[in-house]
Amino acid sequence: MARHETEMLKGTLEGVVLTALSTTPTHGYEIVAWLRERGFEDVAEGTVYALLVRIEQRGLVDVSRVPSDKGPSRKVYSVNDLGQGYIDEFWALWDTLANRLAAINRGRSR
Amino acid sequence: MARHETEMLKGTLEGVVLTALSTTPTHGYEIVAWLRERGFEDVAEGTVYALLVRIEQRGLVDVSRVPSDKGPSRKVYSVNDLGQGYIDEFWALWDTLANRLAAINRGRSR
DNA sequence: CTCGACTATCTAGTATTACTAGGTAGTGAT
DNA sequence: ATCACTACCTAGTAATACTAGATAGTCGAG
Repeated sequence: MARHETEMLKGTLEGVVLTALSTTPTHGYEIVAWLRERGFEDVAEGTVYALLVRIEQRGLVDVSRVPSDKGPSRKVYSVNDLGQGYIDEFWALWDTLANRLAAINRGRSR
Repeated sequence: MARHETEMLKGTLEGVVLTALSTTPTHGYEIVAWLRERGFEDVAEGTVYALLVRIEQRGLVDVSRVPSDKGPSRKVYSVNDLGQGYIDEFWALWDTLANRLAAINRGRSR
């Protein structure tokens, strides 16, 4: 991935993944597929798994093991109340940042 | 600053500062003030100076020393062709990311 | 039966960027 | 002389995404 894109992604991927999980609790492998469908084609698998460990350790999600008939057992994540609070905060922050950037973009010389 | 905000800022601050410099070449101290006026109240001075060193080393800006009548001499940065290319790329990337996020935000359960 | 493809998770080490928490210096007013 | 403001710079830390793998289960092709 382009270096810029990778840096720009920092701090947003967590909010995006939590938002996905809040709609439909699911597991890492599925999340990677979900991300790829939404334009995040180059997000590394390792990044997602590390992120899931992080949000679990922070207590933003609940976890359960679910057997799969196609491979190793799945670790299904669902967002709890703390996680939902984080999601709301995330989108408020994103909104603020996006508005600031939009204002600067409008003002730039082209 | 909130940890989230700090992470979300990564990768965008460079584009924002370069965009500012492309409109009006200026020096670090002024850029900090310019950022504060546009909502980036908590960006640390040290962050901006480090960023300026970085973009200079990458050859995105040209630099000249200008004496000040109020303090030490100023280091004035202006964006060159390479830097302008970076800016265009930056805003294209930002646009893509913002659109992806907007789509996800529209779809989330509230 | 073995090999590859797909499903599924995890880890160690690296790069980048913003932060904290200072230091250094010039100018002018009290 | 000390303080405020202007102006620049640095060393060390934290957070997050990356590369580049390892590990394992299931199933179909050969």
